[in-house]
Amino acid sequence: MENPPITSYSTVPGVDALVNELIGRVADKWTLLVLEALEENGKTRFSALARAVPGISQKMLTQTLRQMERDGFVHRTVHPVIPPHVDYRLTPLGHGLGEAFCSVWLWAEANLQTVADARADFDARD
Amino acid sequence: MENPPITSYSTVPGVDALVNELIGRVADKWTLLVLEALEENGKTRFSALARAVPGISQKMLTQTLRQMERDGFVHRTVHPVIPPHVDYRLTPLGHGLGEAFCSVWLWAEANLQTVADARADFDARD
DNA sequence: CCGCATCCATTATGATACTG
DNA sequence: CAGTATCATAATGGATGCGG
Repeated sequence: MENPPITSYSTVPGVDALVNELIGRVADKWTLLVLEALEENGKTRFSALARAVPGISQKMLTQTLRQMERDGFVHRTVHPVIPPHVDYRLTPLGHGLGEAFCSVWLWAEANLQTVADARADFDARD
Repeated sequence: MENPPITSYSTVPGVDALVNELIGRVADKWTLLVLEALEENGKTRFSALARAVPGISQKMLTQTLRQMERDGFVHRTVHPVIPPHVDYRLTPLGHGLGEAFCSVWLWAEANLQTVADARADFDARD
């Protein structure tokens, strides 16, 4: 090894696994796209979210929203009317997560072309 | 709606879908954990990565590394010796992605307990 | 031996239809 | 409208094999 491996930023043992679990939960395609949709649109209905996140299935949207609700990122409000009306909004915790991901979003926009070029290069090599 | 919906930070039409595709690629559990392992350890062997990313299968490690190589995040060096020796290191592009994700990592560490509490709350409610 | 490709069981996801 | 249930399909993990 060339560098002293930093296996943790924390001094508490066993935290690594927990952080990895949380990262694994949060670093999910649909979670991230739903988060962004809620960040952009504020309080949003289920059907509007389905439209705002292109390509997501109803099942994945439901499942993702449930996970995010359980993790405390999203607050779910049911209006007992007919037809049913349910809307979702970010909690402060969820908004904080969105802010943390903001730099990733900016990176993605800034490096779209670079990645495209790298792929073309790789595919051309073999 | 309560806020003016910002559907894009970019002025170029059709870029949204491309950004979403890239986000989808990058917002992957294994990609992120491998990225972090490489960020922490620098140049790392395949077998060392397998150890550094607990729970990953060899197949997923291979697949994730190939994707990251194709996207230009990782450089792969093969030393033609016996036994074989292959190591991986981040490219500047990959390092930039790691920096972008740094805030997510810090957020995860800072909010571990909050999320745990939210989950306990949710599970207790029903 | 190490890196990695391949086969197979298990799990996750998608498409569609249906209910309160 | 907001889900749930059901079934087909794709992704993943585990074990094994193999070339260098």
